[in-house]
Formats: sequence, C-alpha cells, structure tokens
Amino acid sequence: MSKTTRERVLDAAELLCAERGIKAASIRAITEAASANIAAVNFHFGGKAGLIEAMFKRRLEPLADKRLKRLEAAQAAAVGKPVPTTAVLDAFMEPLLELVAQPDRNARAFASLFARTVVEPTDAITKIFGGDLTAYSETFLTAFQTALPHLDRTETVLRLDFAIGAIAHALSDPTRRTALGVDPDPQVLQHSLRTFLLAGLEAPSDREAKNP
Amino acid sequence: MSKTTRERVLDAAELLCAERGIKAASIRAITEAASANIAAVNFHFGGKAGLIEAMFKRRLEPLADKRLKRLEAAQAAAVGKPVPTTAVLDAFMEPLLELVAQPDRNARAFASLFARTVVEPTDAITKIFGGDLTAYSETFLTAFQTALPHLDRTETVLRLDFAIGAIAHALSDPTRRTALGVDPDPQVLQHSLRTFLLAGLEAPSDREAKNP
DNA sequence: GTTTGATTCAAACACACGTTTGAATTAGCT
DNA sequence: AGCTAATTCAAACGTGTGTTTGAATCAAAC
Repeated sequence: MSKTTRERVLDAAELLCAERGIKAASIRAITEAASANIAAVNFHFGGKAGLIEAMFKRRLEPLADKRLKRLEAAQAAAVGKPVPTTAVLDAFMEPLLELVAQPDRNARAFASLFARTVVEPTDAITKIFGGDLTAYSETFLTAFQTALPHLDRTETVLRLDFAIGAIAHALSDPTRRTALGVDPDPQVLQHSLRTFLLAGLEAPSDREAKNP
Repeated sequence: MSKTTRERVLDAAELLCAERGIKAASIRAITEAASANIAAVNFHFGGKAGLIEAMFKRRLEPLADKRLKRLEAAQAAAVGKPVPTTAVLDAFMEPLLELVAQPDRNARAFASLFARTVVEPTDAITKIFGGDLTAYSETFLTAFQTALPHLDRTETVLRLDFAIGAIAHALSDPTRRTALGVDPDPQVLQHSLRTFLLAGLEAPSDREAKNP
C-alpha cells in the first residue's frame, strides 16, 4: 500500500460518489473504504466539501488542459482556413471519452460522476468553475460558431447544449445499455457518438432547408 | 385553498425536489411549503419513498400513455408504408417537451426533475419502471429500428441513447442557457432539438459512408 | 346529538450525518 | 537520541433526518 492516505481517500470518494451520488456517499463509508480514519477528511481537505472539490479538481484540470491544447492544435493546423467542425468536436469530446476507455476503474467511475454533475451541478463544481461545468465552453462556443457559420448564436448554443447532454449521457452508467443487450467497445461508442453529433451539429438550419 | 393535502404535498415535493434534488428535499421542508404537517407524508404515502414514488407516478403514467398513443397513431396513419423517423421521434419527445411549454410552474419543475432522474436513476423510479426510466423504449426501440433500417441494433440503441441524453439535458434547468445569453421559446427549443436529433438519428452509418 | 372513521397536529424517538476534540503515533530533522 | 511537526486514531458532540406516537380535530352517517 504505497499510496498516501490522501490519495486513497480521493480514490474511494470517486468510486462511492459515482456509485451512490455525492450526497449519499458519506465520509464514513468513504474513509472506511479507504482504510482511513474519519477525521482524515477534515485533516486533509478541511471537510467533505473540500474533499469533493479536490476530487473534481484532480481530474478536471488536466481534462480542461487537454481539451484546450487539442483545440489550439487544431486551430494552428488550419492556418487561414476555417477549423473543420470535426476537429473542434474531437477536441471537445475525445479527452472525455478517453476516461471510459482507460483500464483504470477510478477513471471510469469519474466519467459516470462527471455525467451526473453535468445535469445536476454540485456546489463543489460551481465553486471551481463558477457555476458552469462547461465553463471553457465559451472558448469552444466561439470555435463551434466559426466552424458552423450557417447557424446564429442561439442555434449554436442550443446545439452545443444538446451535444453536451448526449455526451454526458453516453458517459454515464454503462449498465443501462447492457440491460438492452448492447455493450459496445469504447471505440465503437466514441465513433457512433461522433457521427451522431457531427450530423446534428452540421444539420442545415431552417432558412436553408426552405430553399430546396 | 381547494386542493387536498395530498395534492399540496405532491406539488411542493415536485418544486423542492426539482430545486434541491430528491435527497436534499426534506419532508420537513416539503410539508412546510405545502402548509401541512410533517406526519402527513407518512399518513398519505407511508413514508418519503412512497411520496417520491407517487410524485413520479402522477406525471409519468399519463406521459407514457401520450407517447404510446402518438406512436400508435403514427403507425396507423402509415398503413403498409414504413413510419417515418420524424413521426416516431415526435411521438417520443413531444409529450416531454410539452411539459416545459406549459404555464404551470409545477410541470416545468417536473421536467427538470425528470431530466435529473434520467441520468441518475432513483430508487422510486426503479421501483415503478423496473430500473429503466425509458422502459417502454423497448417499444420505441423497435419503432426506431424499422424507421432506420440502415442501422444495426447496436447502432440504433446507441443513437437512441444519445438522443435521450440530449432531450434530458434540454429539459433540465434552463438557467444554464440564460447564463450564456440564450433563452429561447419552448417552440424554438423544440424545433431546434428536433432538427438536431433527426439529423443525428438519420446520419448514414459507416458502411454507406465509405461508398461515396 | 352521538358515534365512528378519517385526518391533522405537536411532540418525541432513533439514527446517520459532518464535525470536533485531544491524546497517541509516526515521520523528519539536527 | 531527542525534539518537533505532521499525521492518525477512538470517542464524543451537535444537528438534521425520516419515522412514530397518541391525543386532538374534523366529516359524515345514523
């Protein structure tokens, strides 16, 4: 057991919060699963709120970095030319979907947890990202908007919002799909999601559709 | 105040659960908001679990009825011919989106609550619908599958799942969009969502795409 | 008007939660 | 080794929770 208490608690918190929800995951259950004392949470994180915040930060900050790096790389690759929608979309979703493809059990647990939080914002999240889990989506929003010039701002915001919902749902508890006899590889899932979102985002808006 | 205690409690539960989440909405807060006694919950519903279950049932059963009625009507209208994807999709999503279009504050609250529950299944829901909030989606799944013959079963399940995620997210807390300066009419929202989903569902699968 | 059953009410119960405490233990440093 | 700070630990504290109780109130029937 080379991991520090702090790390063990964070890991256990990830697993239990993904399984039961943040509110229902008691620090008693978390510390017990981590083979740590209850007071460890207060000592290392200052309280449950601090633990949850640290739990999200540990995963979310590298994730946001990856996304922005990929977006900047795509923008740099398309000098002068407009960045294709696929590139923006990939920068947006792939770092997230990499989580479910990892063998690490905790990474997959966090993916489920993230999915929940997208729909039901937590205090910890609003503290970190000022209320918007997709905060840096302002950056992505403009990227999408330039990639989709046939959509006005409202339409772009709405479609990006739909896409976020679909992505989050795809990340959430995979047992829902296995109940229907469908348990795809992460690659199949990602590919299917990509074509779905791409078609939805690039769909012609009304004004064009009315000129057949 | 012509409403019965039972109804007042159900209404208050809807509002508070949508606002704070089911777990965080205490029966004390609910009964206080309903101008009822705490014990009213136990008397009328047998406990908090019973209250939540009744709260969902009251909305979900008429909703499921509407959906299936619309699907059957669409199937009846297309005698012999295959039912178009738009008809299946409308039967699936419009009864839901009608909730947010209603002036009734409680109906809109339930829409948010429903959205949460899609991602994070509640005990009450698993009790009512046997674990799957989209239980009758087995019916809709076959309807979509016949409407989308170019997709195999896995692909159909995945895309329907994506669509459910997008719909749920669209129903959830609307303040998220207003933060981005976008606050569309329910009709605009519905229309935008429809074209997004339709394009995503009908997008060609890989095999076709590789024959340009 | 009395009786019966349904409903409301204030009060208390048992339990789980997050937090705090202060002593015991460990790790790092000179 | 000896000192210091960091960390762990068992135990208790206060609070909020869902639930239960038993008396009080209401409504309807006879």
